[in-house]
Amino acid sequence: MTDATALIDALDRAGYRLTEPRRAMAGLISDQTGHFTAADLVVDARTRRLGIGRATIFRALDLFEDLGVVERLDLPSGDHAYVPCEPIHHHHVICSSCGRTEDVDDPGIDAVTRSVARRTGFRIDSHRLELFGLCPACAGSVDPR
Amino acid sequence: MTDATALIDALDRAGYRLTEPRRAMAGLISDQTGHFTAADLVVDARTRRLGIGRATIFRALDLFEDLGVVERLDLPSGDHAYVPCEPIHHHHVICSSCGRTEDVDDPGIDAVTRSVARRTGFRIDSHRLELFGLCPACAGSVDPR
DNA sequence: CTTCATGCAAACCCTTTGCACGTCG
DNA sequence: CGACGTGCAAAGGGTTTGCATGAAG
Repeated sequence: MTDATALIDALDRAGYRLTEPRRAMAGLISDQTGHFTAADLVVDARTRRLGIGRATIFRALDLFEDLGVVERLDLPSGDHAYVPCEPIHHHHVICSSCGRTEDVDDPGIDAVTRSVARRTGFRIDSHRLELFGLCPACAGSVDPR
Repeated sequence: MTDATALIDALDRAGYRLTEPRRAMAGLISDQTGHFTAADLVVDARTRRLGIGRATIFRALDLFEDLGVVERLDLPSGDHAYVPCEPIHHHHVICSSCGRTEDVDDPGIDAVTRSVARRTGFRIDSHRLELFGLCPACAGSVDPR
């Protein structure tokens, strides 16, 4: 559950047209809890009879991803999922049970990349870190301690 | 360029049959430089007239992945690539230019996951870290300093 | 009005599956 | 010889594209 306004604003600021389908997409995305797939949105759109086609959904997701307000995750299963997020560099903690995600910054990861760079001679330009586990709620119901 | 024997041994140890197609796959994989896709292997197999079908290639990759001697990477492009590697937990440094990869262990990443766990309340079970950049050779030819 | 965005359906991957045949041990 | 593995072709699922129509600025 994020704010649809943030998504719409991002489009606006980047000079894209604020069309009805795009506003609807922003609404759909902001209603998602945790990560979601393109297929989820297709289903939701059709359930709500929004009249949005598959193609538009994929195109809008691409757009939001370019704008950095949505990020694509590669789940261990191989599926592609998306999460709404702030357009700054960060990482995600992903609940394997309910799919909830949380953004985290990375105070220590820079040290890791520097250390790897030193040891391998690579020039590290970017990195991806994804943390999988159970969110407090799911951990509580699974292992009640 | 890794060692085909390591791949074959892994199959053997796990009790899988050492068939001709699987030996050929081991050879194909060990001849790859850097990461490769299933499609790469399909092309190579057909170029060398090995008579190995697509299905077998996907099945063998799955198998090698289960055995931990090959790992699947999700490239920023969204493509799935594979790299041969040691069956222990580690991470990869990936050259964005030539695709060469190197395994690295992660002396500092544990601290990062612990810190994230503490801050978010998540129980972190696993993580994926991928580092992208330029290997020494490619960095040298691009930015000769 | 002109450009940009949409919907639809078809095209296009990549990957998996069903099944009869081959072969490893 | 019996279970396991293979090839083929077809099915499947997710994503992209072409094109005529429609809306945004």
